[in-house]
Amino acid sequence: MEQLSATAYVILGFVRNEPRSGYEIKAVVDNSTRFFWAASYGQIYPELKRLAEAGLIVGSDVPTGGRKRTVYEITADGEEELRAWLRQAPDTFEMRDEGLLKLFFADALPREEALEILRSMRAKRLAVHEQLEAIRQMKGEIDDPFPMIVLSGGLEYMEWFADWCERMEAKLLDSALDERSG
Amino acid sequence: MEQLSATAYVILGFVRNEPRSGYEIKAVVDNSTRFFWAASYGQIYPELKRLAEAGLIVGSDVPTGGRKRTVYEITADGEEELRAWLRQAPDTFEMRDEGLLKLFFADALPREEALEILRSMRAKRLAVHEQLEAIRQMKGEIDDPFPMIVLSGGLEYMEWFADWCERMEAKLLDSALDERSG
DNA sequence: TGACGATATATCGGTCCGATATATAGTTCT
DNA sequence: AGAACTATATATCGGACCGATATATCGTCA
Repeated sequence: MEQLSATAYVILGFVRNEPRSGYEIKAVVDNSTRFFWAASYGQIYPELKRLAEAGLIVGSDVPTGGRKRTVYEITADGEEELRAWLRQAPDTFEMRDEGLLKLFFADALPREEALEILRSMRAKRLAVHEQLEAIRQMKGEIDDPFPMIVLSGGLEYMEWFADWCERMEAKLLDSALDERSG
Repeated sequence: MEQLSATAYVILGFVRNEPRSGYEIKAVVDNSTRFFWAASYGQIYPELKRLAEAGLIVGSDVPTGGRKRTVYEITADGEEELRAWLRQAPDTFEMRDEGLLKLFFADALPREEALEILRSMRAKRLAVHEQLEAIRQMKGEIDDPFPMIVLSGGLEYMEWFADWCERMEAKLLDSALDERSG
């Protein structure tokens, strides 16, 4: 069996403790791992078929009235595959931050407009912080501590980033004053 | 003119002050914005042609001996397009972190192996920190302060993240002890 | 009854990455 | 001098991934 895609492991992880449909997997991803690992329908549905064919999950038809519905459960092979992946040192670690990119090129703008980039970035981080806080409120007490650890990491990350934006804005204001008076 | 791709603005930003070839653009991206915005040859070369056709950059053939070489410069239209983009509030802000994903599902592993994920993540952050530090050493004093601000943000981010990994490892160790003694 | 939103699956266009192919130029080792 | 290797330079392909859209059924609420 060749290498599975990253999305495959997201699916394995989310069907491990309870059977879920593709739609439910997408929903739970959007409410938990989305901030550091997203997944779209365009990946999920084909991947479910591949995983079922490989015997790592099994699907059962559970229609709701006249609406088709297939929920998937993990198999013993799937559990083993998931654990083997978890044991390998994590590799992918990427960011894609348009704000930092604009800040990088901000010398092309008048200084006051460059500061505006930092203010936008800070506002965005605070908005994400609120979203994460809302998710934290929703979650009750669970025995698995890891999702909550990751979530609180996201919250702390947004706090750090918002604070950094604030400090950099102040720093640029200071250096602008220095130039005029010095 | 329809919307330009994000890569288009990376190119505009990097040919703004000095003419560069596609190869040079790739190299300078890899040594500066790669950590929050990457670009590959598969994007750069087609995008250079589109931008030249749209009149936002101009290419000139500057062969090195018998080796073909085209360097591009920004036009007045290109400068205007770049500034207009810089003035819009940044949108894209994504992460893709396999370590956090594995940590999220780490309940599927024995506790000791789960801690190993945090140790790997911390080691990776420290390694990136060293890379960024090396880049900082290379850069001399320049009058444009923004690339250095972004770079120092990256350094601080790696420090925060490595520290967080360390704290979470300690926290998990503590709670494991509590369970055994409590 | 009709409008609306949630559930459920499928697919398409486009962006982007990583790898590879080709060719030339310069450097280093023997 | 020749071989091997690395750097410069451009082009392209497969695959992963996202966002949007299409289709259809269900429940709810006015």
